[in-house]
Amino acid sequence: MVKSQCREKVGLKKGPWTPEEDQKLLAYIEEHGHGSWRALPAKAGLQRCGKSCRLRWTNYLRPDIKRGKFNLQEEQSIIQLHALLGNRWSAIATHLPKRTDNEIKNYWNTHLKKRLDKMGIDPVTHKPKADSFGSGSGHSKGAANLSHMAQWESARLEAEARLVRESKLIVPNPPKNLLGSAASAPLVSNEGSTAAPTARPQCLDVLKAWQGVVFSMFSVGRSDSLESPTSTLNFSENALAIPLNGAHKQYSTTRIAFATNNAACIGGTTASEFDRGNRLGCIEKLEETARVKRDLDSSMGIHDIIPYASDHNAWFADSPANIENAPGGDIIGLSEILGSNSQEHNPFCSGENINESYDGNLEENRDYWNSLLNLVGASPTGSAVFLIIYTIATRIVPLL
DNA sequence: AAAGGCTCCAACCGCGCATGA
DNA sequence: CTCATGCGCGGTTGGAGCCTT
Repeated sequence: MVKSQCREKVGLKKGPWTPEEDQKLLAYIEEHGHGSWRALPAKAGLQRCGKSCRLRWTNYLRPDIKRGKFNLQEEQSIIQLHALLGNRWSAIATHLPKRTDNEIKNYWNTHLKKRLDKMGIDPVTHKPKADSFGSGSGHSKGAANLSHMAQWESARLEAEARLVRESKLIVPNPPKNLLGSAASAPLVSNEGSTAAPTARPQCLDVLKAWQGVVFSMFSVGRSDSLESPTSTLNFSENALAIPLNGAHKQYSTTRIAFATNNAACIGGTTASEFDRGNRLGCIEKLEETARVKRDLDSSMGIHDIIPYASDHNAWFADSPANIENAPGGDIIGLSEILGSNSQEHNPFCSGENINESYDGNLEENRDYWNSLLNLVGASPTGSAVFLIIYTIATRIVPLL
């Protein structure tokens, strides 16, 4: 085993950094980039090991770091991403602009984990501790498949993230609003330099993971459905055969078609395609996707299908009655499927009331899952896609 | 006011992976 | 193929500050 760098030399300083040390490190990196971390301390005149310098830079000094309290949306993102990715903090951090993996990890351990625990939800599995919510063989099977595919997608996500890091690719002026947030997580240049934030390619996002899960759930029962973590775009006819409430089938089918269209880029563009210089093509696909989405929005009213899809906070802010009464609000029996969206016990919407009111019943668990659903609403396209994924995964598939 | 407990988070440690000689 | 090296990741720790008794 390789010795820890910091243990090789005695006499190197440890512990908290002083402002003088910070200044030295900052000044050196701004002028020269970090280059080899191992060689940096000597060049910068620091009595620290390279590893310590790297940590200080990446977790504290980097200019593109946002510090301070996590907002509601960030909290929800962390929970959702943790449910999908587990303790892969670096992967989670790539989806939270300007937050470091260390900061997210700390926040999870000190706040969110405890909060979920108090809700009666296992912070590791993200399932209710008593598992009453997921009882029943059908649902368990669907959940197992979802979990299985999440693992595959997770692995793929990680590999693609690595590829992207290595490719150092930069997409100049990424098209805005295609996937919700053009100013997504920056990549810190491996070159060190001044580490100006660069745009992360939008095609490699957690949405792709959702898309992967969509595919997996639509392919439940197919022997080939779990073969490859890179499986994409093989939408089966099953996707359109899922029983939907008659009159609304057209809308829902169209919505799924949109998801498929979205997948054409999000899921269908692999990291290797990026590496083959297909980035512009990907952007074109995204633009096309955005155009199709706009068309759909204007012609059929996307928000009729997925109420408040573009305003994820409004999802919970509104009353169940309003959702029921919203035009098309009963599309695919959404309100029936999800149950009432009671806000009063929702810990994510009601601030700190979790400590006051939680008694471990199903209501809170449902709200928790609704919160997870809601989270993806941070991305207007992702919300709708995920909503359908989740609805099918948890409510429809078990009935098949 | 003081002591003890608790919370939070920056920093450290150990491990595994990638890469190059 | 093997080994040394560098780096990144996730888990853990230490201590400062806050809270409670």
